[in-house]
Amino acid sequence: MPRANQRPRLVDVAEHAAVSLATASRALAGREGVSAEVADRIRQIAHELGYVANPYARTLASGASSTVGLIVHQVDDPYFSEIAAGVIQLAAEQGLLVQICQSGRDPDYELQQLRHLIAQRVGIVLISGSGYDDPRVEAAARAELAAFQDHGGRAAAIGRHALGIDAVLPDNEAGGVALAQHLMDLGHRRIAVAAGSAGLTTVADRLAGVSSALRQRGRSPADLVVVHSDFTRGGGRAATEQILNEHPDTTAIIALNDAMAMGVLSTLRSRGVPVPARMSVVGFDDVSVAADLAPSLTTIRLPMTEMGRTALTLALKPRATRPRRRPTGHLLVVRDSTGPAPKT
Amino acid sequence: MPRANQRPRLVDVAEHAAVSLATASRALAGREGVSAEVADRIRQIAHELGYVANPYARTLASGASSTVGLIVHQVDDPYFSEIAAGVIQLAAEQGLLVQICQSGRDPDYELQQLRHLIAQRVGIVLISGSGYDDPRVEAAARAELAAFQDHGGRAAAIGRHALGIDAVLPDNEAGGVALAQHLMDLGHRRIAVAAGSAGLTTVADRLAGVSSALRQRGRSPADLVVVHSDFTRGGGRAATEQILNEHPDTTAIIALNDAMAMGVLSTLRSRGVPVPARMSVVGFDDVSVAADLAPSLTTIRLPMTEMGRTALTLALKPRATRPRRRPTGHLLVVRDSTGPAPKT
DNA sequence: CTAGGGTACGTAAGCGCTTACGTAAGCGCT
DNA sequence: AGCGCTTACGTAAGCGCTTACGTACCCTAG
Repeated sequence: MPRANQRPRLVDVAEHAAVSLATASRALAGREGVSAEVADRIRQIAHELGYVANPYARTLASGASSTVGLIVHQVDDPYFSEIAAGVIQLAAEQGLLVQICQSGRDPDYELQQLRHLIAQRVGIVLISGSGYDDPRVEAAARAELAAFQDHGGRAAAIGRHALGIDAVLPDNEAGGVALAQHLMDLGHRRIAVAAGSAGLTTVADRLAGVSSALRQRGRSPADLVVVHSDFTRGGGRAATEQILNEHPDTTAIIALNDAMAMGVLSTLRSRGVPVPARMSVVGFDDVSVAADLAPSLTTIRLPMTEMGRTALTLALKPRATRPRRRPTGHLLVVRDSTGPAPKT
Repeated sequence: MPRANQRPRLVDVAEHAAVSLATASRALAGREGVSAEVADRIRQIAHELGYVANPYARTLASGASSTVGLIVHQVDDPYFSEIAAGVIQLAAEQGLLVQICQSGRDPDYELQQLRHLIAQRVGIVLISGSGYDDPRVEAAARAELAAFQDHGGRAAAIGRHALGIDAVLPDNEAGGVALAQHLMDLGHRRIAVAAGSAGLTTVADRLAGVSSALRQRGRSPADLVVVHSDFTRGGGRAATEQILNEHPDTTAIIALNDAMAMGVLSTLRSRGVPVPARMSVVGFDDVSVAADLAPSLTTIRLPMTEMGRTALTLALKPRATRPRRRPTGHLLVVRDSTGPAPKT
């Protein structure tokens, strides 16, 4: 008999069906050892009663949590919110719950969040955002994740490697190459890079691509102006100020993500520098607003939402002997923020 | 003795401290009935062992879940991601976990998500986004939330009323008034509204503000062109096409949120309509990209992140006899997308 | 000196599930 | 008939906590 005004429990279902607790549990879990008719009756009754298993009791008893913890740098950064959207979509389809944490781009805080998530006994950890150059932090995260997986947890990374877990990885270097080639094709010779924090592997990878493209065309990467700031609009603005002041002959700016590119565009506009007439600008990621900026942004498209889904898909599969790596496609999307280098 | 390679349990702490389970539990919960020295020793040992309570066991035993469920329309819509950022921030400070769900702006699916969250025994439900005009759906949600609160759950809404729960509410109508007045002050007489879905209370409220401002100035709201679409960039684009085609004499467009405003600006640009020279555009919300658009967007600022925090704060307080309502400030932010009405 | 009342702690009964193990019935086989 | 095997189910022991209740002790008042 369900208690007055309380959610029904498994015993209530079992009593209604006149079976034992164990049989009810088996039937609802779809495990075998229950005849088809009895199983159907139990499911039917559970449905009528509006029975939904208490996940706390279930997890405590079985030891297998069905919630996924997602770590992002900032939820209100479009790059991450699109990833989160993908994860949440697929999780909803699978009946999983997503717990989300922000690391605020701080490696130590991120580590703390990771530990917290694991201590909260989530079943799956998904970690997004760039890796850090700091070997201490990376090793600690790696160790934490290894222990977590050894206890039966599953983990996957989005856009970061070197964590010893499955990962979905965009080809940041190839993207950098594509951007630099595009600008060189347009005749640009004085190219500056508005880069995120120097300690991020994503920055290093994208930058490496740009440099290698220059080298391929017989140009010295040493000529490249690189200004480090951070992966935000504010960072893009700061970097642009510096580029404009210290390297006034620059004709193209490569922002290493779209957030920075937005800051770059905004500063150029307020400084009265026409884009792309006097300055070409490119970004990276193709967040959904990129197409609606003025001018619309030439950038590298990454399938963020799909990356989120893929990461969860990987984590849902049984662990492989060695970490899997799923590359993601990328695509140069040419829009209105790039044009031929101005004649001087 | 902690089991090899396993997380320590409360018994492990208790054994190390040579006290009973109950005492250890009391000490760590900071409840009384434990002498100061013993409590300190227990806390010390727990810390050394890296003990973190198993939330599943805790919740099962105490019946009080410490996870908060957040329902948004879309996480990758900046309005919602900024709210989510606020909620997640405060939750992290309070040691709470946030489970996030997307309703996809579908009232029925939203209701389903709400039920799911409650069935998952979250302790707090936060529901954001506009209410719906559909009384059936609203009543169902209201009933669900009432039952949830009667069982000890806490709930709060962000930007929607009529749910019988605490709410933080921007003054949508006053915002609409401010926008319309601003445009009339600039001499605009042919104003069109790019509105979200007709079934949303937010749309109705903001629209009511616009109409009432017209009335205050002795103008007939009947003259107002209102095009319904949806609260997305695509919706803004569609609405703009329609306005341009059917009402070519329009000199100002009020988009009822910033996402739509972005679509409006993008369409005007591709149609070659200069903003604000031939058309003024305003939005609503002041999402963080609004300042970086070209032209930068005149809009009503809502403190989304703070709204998220406030909602959680409300939910953390004990339930009041009647639902509380926290108004939020709003502010007309004038930027470059509005200017004097063109002389004809 | 004892009754009464705190204080500090221990004991044990759950919370609502899962699951290892036990058991009874039915089957085919020798 | 007796054996073993499978199938379908029940019994009960936890999972790791919280908390009502019990108990030993000390302090004070009468």
